[in-house]
Amino acid sequence: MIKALLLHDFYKKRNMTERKVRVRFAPSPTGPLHIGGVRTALYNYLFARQHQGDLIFRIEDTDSGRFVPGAEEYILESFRWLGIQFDEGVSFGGDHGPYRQSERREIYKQYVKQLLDDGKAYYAFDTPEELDAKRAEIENFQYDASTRMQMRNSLTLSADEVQQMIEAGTPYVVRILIQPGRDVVVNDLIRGKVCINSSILDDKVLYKSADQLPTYHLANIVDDHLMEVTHVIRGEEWLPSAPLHVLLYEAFGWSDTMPCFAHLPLLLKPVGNGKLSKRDGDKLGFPVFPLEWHDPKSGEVSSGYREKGYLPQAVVNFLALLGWNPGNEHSEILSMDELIQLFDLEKCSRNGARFDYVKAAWFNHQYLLQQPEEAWAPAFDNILRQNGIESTPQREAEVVRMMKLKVIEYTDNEGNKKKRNISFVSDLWPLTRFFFVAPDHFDREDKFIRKNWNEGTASEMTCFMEKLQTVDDFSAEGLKTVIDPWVEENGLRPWNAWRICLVGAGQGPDMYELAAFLGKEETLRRMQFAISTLG
RNA sequence: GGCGCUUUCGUCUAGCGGCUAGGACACAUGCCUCUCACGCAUGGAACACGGGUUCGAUUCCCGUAGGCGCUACCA
Repeated sequence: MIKALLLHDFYKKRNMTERKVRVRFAPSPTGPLHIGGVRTALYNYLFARQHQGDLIFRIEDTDSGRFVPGAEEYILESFRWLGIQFDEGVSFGGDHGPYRQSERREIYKQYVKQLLDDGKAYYAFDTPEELDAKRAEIENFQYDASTRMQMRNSLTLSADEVQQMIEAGTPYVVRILIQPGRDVVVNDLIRGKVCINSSILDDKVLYKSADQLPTYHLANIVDDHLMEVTHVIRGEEWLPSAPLHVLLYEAFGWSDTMPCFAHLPLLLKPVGNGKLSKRDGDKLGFPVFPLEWHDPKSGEVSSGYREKGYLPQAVVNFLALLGWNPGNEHSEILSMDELIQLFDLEKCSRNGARFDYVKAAWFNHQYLLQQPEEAWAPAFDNILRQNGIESTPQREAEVVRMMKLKVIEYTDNEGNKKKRNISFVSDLWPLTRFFFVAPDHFDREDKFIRKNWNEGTASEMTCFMEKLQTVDDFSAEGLKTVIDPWVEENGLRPWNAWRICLVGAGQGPDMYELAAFLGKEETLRRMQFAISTLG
């Protein structure tokens, strides 16, 4: 135990003090960037910044069959929006390129050859059909020490035969030769010492015949080594293959500079079992991608945080706290700079985190309220346009100012009415309609109207209109100075009825503010309409 | 099935042998108030189970059960 701790410290220290911290985010361009990937990238970014290190953007496109056009650009655009900056890599330049694995074929070939020459790997000629047959024949078949001698590979074939087959262009893969019966230790910054016996590992394919490219495992190790990566921060799904990676570093003779590993817990579905998937977003009405994604093949559109009205700071803040926490003494509202300062891999939790989109909305609410009204105007303007309203930025900012602390009611997927803070600018329209459109009918069954409009109300409002006619300064302040004393004097409480006139319902901002916004003419017009309609 | 990781309020989590088990979201109530709210205050709510180790376990160890992941010529 003590030894393990010391070893742990040793690796950590070596990589933190003797070498410049270099980390990477290396997605495959197979589609839009999943929100879990965004968090992984964020943690890499925070770690790099905290240690004055470098963050590398590498594209792992060794599966030519799954390449999706536009995915790379989408990923880059996502990080631009989120404010996660890279120091080198695809589109950023740097001295360790090329950074796209499909452009590094020659490099990998050289290293595959090294492994082959050293007897650390071997050729295998088994066809997919033969492998399937074997899998059918042997339950839980695994290509390893117990089975490899029954297969067609350079361990069972003569050197001449192998030579001939290769020259004849027979398709082959290269497999790592795993020596069974030894414990492989992975030192993980989050999970401590993880120990696995090599006997359960299989002879993983390192080089594929299908597309003449290495597999992830080989490319990853070669690139991390060549790019001088010091810390590998990635999702937990890689933990089972980490021992293979350790063995590969060993096989290459790179154990001395092997990076530290940190395997992050996964993001889980908000409800039910399993990890967060694209479907959950569709089902529960929240995005699982940073940006809206238009699938080039199916034409399907997946919603994005940006388009839903989330602020990038809110997404970053929310995501940072999903699986990591700086402790009790800190507020949960943290800027990027604060996150960089506080981030600590060893404070990452080890268990999967359910994705709580209600809390995500709360974070957005917080950041939205921090913004000046003017910042809402462009998004709000869009909404008004969609509803056929022409306005001006000043008027919109004014509405936003008045509405900033209001809520909306929404219907969730089970059909329940729920209340929610204004979390998105787009939620504003149902609440602000009356600023721009006069009420054209009144719901007599409405509780608020029933309670606040009775026989005497019409004449009271008529009287109130006469008083309003006399107000010269129709600003909120001007109205207040004239109306407040008048109301006091006559013992009136006209606000709720007045609200019905101007809004048509029991909602909205302060009445003086609203009246001032509408102006004297419109205010009186709406009152006249209400009086004649409700009687 | 095999292997690995994991288990504190509904959710995200703090806790690193001795605490009335803390915070945040959500929920409920109250205050505020010209409405809906915001804000503020208060409240309900958790150590999966069973064995050890120990004077003492939420905390350390071992089992059981649950959850998650991996088990491809995908990454």
